[in-house]
Amino acid sequence: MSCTNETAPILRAAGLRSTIARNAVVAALRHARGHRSVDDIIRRIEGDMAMPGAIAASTVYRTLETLEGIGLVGSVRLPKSAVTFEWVGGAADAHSHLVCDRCGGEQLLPADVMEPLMRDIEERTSFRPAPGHLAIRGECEHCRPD
Amino acid sequence: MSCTNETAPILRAAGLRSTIARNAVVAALRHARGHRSVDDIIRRIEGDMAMPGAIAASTVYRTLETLEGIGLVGSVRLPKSAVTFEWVGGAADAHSHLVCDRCGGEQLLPADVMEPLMRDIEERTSFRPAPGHLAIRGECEHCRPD
DNA sequence: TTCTTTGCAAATTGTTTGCATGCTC
DNA sequence: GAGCATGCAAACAATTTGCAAAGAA
Repeated sequence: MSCTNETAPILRAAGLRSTIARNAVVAALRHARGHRSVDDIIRRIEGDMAMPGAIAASTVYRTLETLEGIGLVGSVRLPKSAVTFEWVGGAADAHSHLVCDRCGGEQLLPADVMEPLMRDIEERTSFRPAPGHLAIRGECEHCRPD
Repeated sequence: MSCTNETAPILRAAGLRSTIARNAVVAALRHARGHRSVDDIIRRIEGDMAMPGAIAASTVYRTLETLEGIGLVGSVRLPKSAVTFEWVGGAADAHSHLVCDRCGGEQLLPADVMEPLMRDIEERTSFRPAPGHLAIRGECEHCRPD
């Protein structure tokens, strides 16, 4: 965990205590592109700190749950795999994911494509969709039958 | 499992053997509104047959996996819960779900609301979204902060 | 000092797998 | 009769939880 000076303010701003473990988790997620499993996060932290057993899995789960509750991270569960988490921060760069059922590949879907749908849903049903990080399953360009 | 005469043809048409277990699973799903966990399915089958231990969990998992592969059922994994399955049959009544992050409640979203988005995605990214059974998370009418 | 968070280990829960037996075609 | 499907129990894997010790405010 190199840049505590970068992550600590984020935690404090969210009203959370700034601890080594939390800073490490935030750093690991912020530097990631796309989704990370708890295992990925642990490995990354252990690598950064060059110290096996640097953080307990339960701590990572608890931290992520807390962060998700605040809206700083989002989670997605794909079939046949563990939950994965992603940093969504201020949701300024909210986006969704297109996940291929065949190859498992993942591509980003910019928020503005979803925008109209979200608004539509909220108007018609009073349900407020969470911004960002929705996973849409289907078949990617390379795997589709045609 | 009351109506084997209704489910058996479905299985046969799909090229599968018509067994008691499979008929029971298909029946349980077809009569359900919304998603069902494996546990739900088992309980329902046991209730219908008034016979505890009527079907093994592993059989249900295997059957659902088979059916999903053929496209007859769809699955969704939400955080904090087991996989859930839903009958999508011919996809004629495709639809998505709105799942509340707070109370866990689920409501249907008619296909025509999603329609434009799906088309939009396919046009802009060459990714073909699977019809139906998409779960959108957010906050329902009763749980939203306002 | 006081209240929170962490680590550890044990307990759950959800899902998969191996194999002998039973059932469908 | 041949081969796939099922049940059962054991193996796995992913999370969760309880509790005492360590850390942050």
